[in-house]
Parts: sequence; C-alpha cells; structure tokens
Amino acid sequence: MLDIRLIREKPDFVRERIATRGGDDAGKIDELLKVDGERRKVETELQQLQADRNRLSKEIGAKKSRKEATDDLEKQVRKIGEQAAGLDERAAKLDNDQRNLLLEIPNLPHATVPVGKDATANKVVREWGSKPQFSGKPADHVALGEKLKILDLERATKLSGSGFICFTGAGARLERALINFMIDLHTRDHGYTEVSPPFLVRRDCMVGTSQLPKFEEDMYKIEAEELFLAPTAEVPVTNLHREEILAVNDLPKKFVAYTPCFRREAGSAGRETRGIIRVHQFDKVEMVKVTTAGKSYEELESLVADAEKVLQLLGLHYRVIELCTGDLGFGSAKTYDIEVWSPGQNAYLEVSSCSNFEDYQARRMNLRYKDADAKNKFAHTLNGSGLALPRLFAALVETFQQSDGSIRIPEKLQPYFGADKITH
RNA sequence: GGAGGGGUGGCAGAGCGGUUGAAUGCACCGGUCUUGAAAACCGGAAGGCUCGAAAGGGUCUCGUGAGUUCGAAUCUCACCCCCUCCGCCA
Repeated sequence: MLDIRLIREKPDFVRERIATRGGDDAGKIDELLKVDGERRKVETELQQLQADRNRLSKEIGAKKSRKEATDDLEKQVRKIGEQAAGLDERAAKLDNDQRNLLLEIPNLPHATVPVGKDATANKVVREWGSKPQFSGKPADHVALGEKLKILDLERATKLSGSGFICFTGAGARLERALINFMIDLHTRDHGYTEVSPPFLVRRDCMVGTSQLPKFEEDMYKIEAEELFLAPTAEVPVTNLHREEILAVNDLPKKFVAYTPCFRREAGSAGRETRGIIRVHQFDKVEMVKVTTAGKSYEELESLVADAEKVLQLLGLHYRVIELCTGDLGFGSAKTYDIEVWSPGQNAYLEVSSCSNFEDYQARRMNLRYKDADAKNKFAHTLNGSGLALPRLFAALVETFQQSDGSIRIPEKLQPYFGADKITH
C-alpha cells in the first residue's frame, strides 16, 4: 500500500512512476485523491460535532452531580448525535473506499529499475558457470524421470489432474535432500532462522503480502473456513509479525521456510506445461527478511547472493536477471530473478525471484519498528526463493545426466542424498 | 463436538455508567546522586486519523462489529481468539 500522504503531495510523481509499469493504474490516482479530500472534509465536520457532544455530555455529568436540571442539555446533545450519525456513516464509507483503492494500486518501482514494457526489457546482471556440453541431444527431465523411475507424472494426473507432480524412489529422496541441503545452508551459513509455518492462511495475511484483493482467482481457497492455501511461504512468514512494533535492534529478521506452494495458475493453461515446470503444487524453500528503510537494498543484494550460493554449490549454470518496470510483480519495488540453465528445455528456468517490497507490504499488514529516535516506522520486507524445487530438480538431473543413463549427484549434496549417483 | 472462565498500554494487573486514554507494579528512556555502575529519588513515554506554518488543538481506539444511553473499558447482542475440564483423534 502506498502512503496516501505521498500521493497527496506528489501525485504527478506517483502517476509517472506507476505508468512505467504499463497498465492503467495511474488513472486510479485521481479517484483516490477525490475520495481522500472528501473523506477529510467529512471527518473534520464529524469531529467538530463529536467535540461539541463530548463537551456538553461532561457538563451534564457535572450538573447531575450537583443535582441540577439537565433536560435542555440532553435534548441538545441528542440532536447533535443525530447529525453525527449521518456523517459517521459517510466517513466510514469513504474511509473504506479509500483503503480499497489503495489496496489495488501497485508499488512504485525503485528509481534504479530499468524502464521497459515486458520481459524483453529485462537486464542480465551476471552469469555464473557455463552451459554443460553433451555429445548428443541431452534428455529432458521427463524422459529421465520416466527411465529412472524417479518421477511419475501419469499417476500424479490420476490422483489430482494435470499440473501435479509425484516424485518416486530416488526422485523423492533427491527432493528431500535438496530441501535439507538448502535449509542447512541458509540457517548455518547465512544466518536465517528456520520456520515451519501453517500452509493455510486467513484472508488478512493474503491481503498483507498483496496476493489479495487483486489476484483472488489465482488462489486456492477453502470456502467453508475462509482460508487460503498459501501460494508461497512468503505469505505466512512475512505475516508472522503483522500488527507488531518490533525493536530496531532485533532487525533484520531473517527467516527461511520450506513449504509446499499452491497456485491455480488460472489463465496459464498451455504455457510451459511440459513436465514439472509449471504446476499447481510445488515445494519451495523461501527466505524472508524484515528490515529498516536504510538497509533494505543491501539486504536485497545479500538475499540474491544467498540464493545464488545454492546453485554455485551444486555446480549449476545460471544467470541473474534484473526485472524491468513492466515485468515487476504487483507489490515489488525491485526484483532480481535467478534463472538456472536447463539443458533439456534448452532454456533458462526461473528458480528464484528476490524482491524488495520496501514498506508496501508493511503498510498493508501494519508491521512497524521503533526506531532509535523512538518513532514508529513501517518496516521494509523482502523475500526470495532459495530455491523452488521442481525446476531445480529438472535442471539438476538434466545437467548431471551421464552417457550411461545415470545421474551424478553433486558432491555437496551427497551427504544429504546418501549416494553419488542415481542409476536405473 | 459439550461445559465453564477470560480477552485492558511492551508485560503484569486495577477499573465494571460520568473530567479514566485509563490506577499500580515491572520493563524502557532522560535527569539527580556516584570515580563508574547498582540502589534510591525526580521526570518522561500508547497508537491511528484530522486541523494547524508551528506551538498546539480536536477526534477515534480497552479483541472485532452492532446496539442501549445525554454519556460506555464498564450494560446488551453477534462474531473472533485464548485458557480449563470432558469427549474424539495424528
């Protein structure tokens, strides 16, 4: 959520920044300003009436204690109360309208974000390693998975329909090994605190991290309980401290969580549907940070580095992309994607998206910290995958496939996996 | 699922219709004292919105929402959450 004061004071700046995202959200600013002006007018009027009422009511109390008559005053106050009731209703409606408008306005891209219309304007920041060479055409993870019996997509479909995964045997073990490997890395070497949160969350949490109200059709919902299946651990973990005021000395808070992620992927049917690249349920290790305004951009850089470390230790080729304004997520001010090389798809696959939301989410969830000057400030929140598992799995088996049909397990992963290769 | 108890400031805990946005204690911040610290003493300190150039003022908030009343932390209703006991259960 943007600061209404900023919108009030610099509407042109806000409009211009939002316009760089594309879309027509900039148009909502005018409506918002109108509602805000009206709201303040009505509130001021209302408060004047309330002040009168309070003053007279106190007078009644004083007179009664002196056993004096108060009939006239009571009549007067009753009349004020009737006037106030109408204004109160209007003020509440305007306040509600204002909040709803604010919830649908995206964050402002950071000044350093390259301006562009869509993903074609994204910038490659750096590459690590190089594409592995194969004598023939490398098999993709679907073929490898079938041959080695580590992936059973047909039966997953039987259970849940298309877009679901079933790892089997060494495949299931490989996934579990990767989860443990990543969580150990982030907790032991990178200083994150492990969290194992609920996977079902209330609407407030989804609003807090800005999945709602705008993207409700993309979310799985338990109708009977008004609970949502978290599309990412970002939701429960970032909301851990919602409605709290943290001590500045406790920041940054750094969390890492393994959770399944549930996404309806409405409207993306037919896109990247091959294998396990885009699915309705997948596992992910997610990192979340809560920090201060002054530190959030350096925390973003170290967050990306923490995610990159996973791929470096596994020896997988990847590149880091800086998203342009048009490709930026709704709540993000700046985002880096990490894309791992998939020999089987002959393409880079997004395995991590690391974003700084600045105070956008914090305003929505009322997450603050008490600064050194004892002032309450909205925190800055960040998150990034560290990493998403199915795509990592695909890149790994495709990259380390051997001419004999086996898959070599990277050395760092062997203690977790319990063997140095997967064979038929 | 059944029965009962309860949600007040960072925490603990009073208040149960009228200058109470809220006693008191602890924790916190500043000061006095001290070589320094501790103790003691003095003082400060909730959040949001709004008016104002500022100083400062107003208003709302005692789980949430609605109601009764001239006036609600205090009374009524609904909902949410927590605790205890019973039942069921991984």
